[in-house]
Amino acid sequence: MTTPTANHPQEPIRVVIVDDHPVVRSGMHTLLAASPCIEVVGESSNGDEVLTMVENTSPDVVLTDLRLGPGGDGVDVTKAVRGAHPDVAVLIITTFDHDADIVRAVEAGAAGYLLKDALPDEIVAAIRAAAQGETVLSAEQSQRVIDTLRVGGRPPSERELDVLRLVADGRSNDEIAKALFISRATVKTHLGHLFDKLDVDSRTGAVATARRLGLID
Amino acid sequence: MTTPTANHPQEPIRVVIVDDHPVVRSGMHTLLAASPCIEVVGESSNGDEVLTMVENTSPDVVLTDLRLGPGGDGVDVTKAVRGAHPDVAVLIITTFDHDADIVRAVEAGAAGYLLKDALPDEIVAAIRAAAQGETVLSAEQSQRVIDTLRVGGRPPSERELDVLRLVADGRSNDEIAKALFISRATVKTHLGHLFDKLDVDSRTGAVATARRLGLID
DNA sequence: CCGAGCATCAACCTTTCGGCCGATAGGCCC
DNA sequence: GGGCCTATCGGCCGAAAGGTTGATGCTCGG
Repeated sequence: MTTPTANHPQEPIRVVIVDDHPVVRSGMHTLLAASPCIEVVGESSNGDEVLTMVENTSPDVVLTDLRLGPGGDGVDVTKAVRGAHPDVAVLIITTFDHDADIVRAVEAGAAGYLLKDALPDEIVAAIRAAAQGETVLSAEQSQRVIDTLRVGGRPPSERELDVLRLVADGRSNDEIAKALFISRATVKTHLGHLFDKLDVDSRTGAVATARRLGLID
Repeated sequence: MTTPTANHPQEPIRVVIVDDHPVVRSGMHTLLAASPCIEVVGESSNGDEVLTMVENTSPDVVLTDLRLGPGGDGVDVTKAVRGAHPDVAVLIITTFDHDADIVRAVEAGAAGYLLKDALPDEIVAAIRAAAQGETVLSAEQSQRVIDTLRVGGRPPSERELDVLRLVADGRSNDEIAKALFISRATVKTHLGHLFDKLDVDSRTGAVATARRLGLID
């Protein structure tokens, strides 16, 4: 439903592409170039130069990978762009639909996100929707966001995640205690709280659930 | 062994691209088209039609994603192509360098593999090397293959992996026993053998190591 | 100021896990 | 046939993990 009440072929949607993979950048560029209603006005391989590029090219939509190399991810790009230019829509591209950062990106003002294996038509449709200020989230994707937000009601604390990451690495409580300079008792307390928040009852279960929600890895 | 004693710019390397992501396919095509020494003679979104395409287009190199959609992965493509046309080199593209299937692909006759975030020059260089019958494995990549082969000396049995997958899912030994219709004791035996093979001493450690080696997930 | 949440620790108890000792049975290879 | 590996099972035991209760000090917001 692109509500084509006012088509402006003479005013294509201006798009900036941000992705650290040359292959993806090139492919996205080629695919979008095939759409007359879209004009790619910039490409960036990292998040640092995006703001400058936005100011130089005045895009309608910034299409950014969620995972970039060093120097910021898609969430940072979203915050920076939306903070300085609230009229520019940000669309997230990601390889996985199980990534907790997607929630952070949406909270930071992203219009939605796309999977990298999306069909060209879907990508174009999403860009058009985003350019019109609409939000783009598929049913399955929305469900995941809701799932994560459910846990978001009781998000594990940073310290608890420290413990969880070491658990996921296969360390014992004793090793974790030494690594974090705390006592075994504290490790157990953190783990107990994690079990409550993640609704599990074992360390392996906590790792599995946290990984599913994208809290670790 | 195409004995490249003579360079033939008038005979570009014929390449077939196999990837289930339209974006990647398009990007790879565009990048390779920029190289005069390479000609893309075919594109496929899945592994099923590759053999027909190879027979129709007679490529020198098949560039295939490791993970394709339903209907076979890069390993299957490698086996099929190398089995029917041993003179056609197969190059694997993958997103992650920690994927046990890479080893299987190399064993199946792949000339090597590339990461999706490789630079265009690296990709072209790898294709040229593969077309000349060379093997393409970076130092880091080779190390991983060796690491995995080290475990390959004592590969976990299929049944042990069944147990391991459930452990990674957070199940207890009791739950695993019920799920696999075996007794707790057997689950413990399998796990003990896994600990030996993976050189760990806990279930979480086994999951961490197996994940690192690409044995699960 | 006081409650809520967090991080830290301790003692106690139950359950699970992991290590070690066995055993039986089937398949495969030399 | 005799190893070798795998899959299956049992019991025993110490160690680790998990559950419960309770405590202290900190920060933050109403």
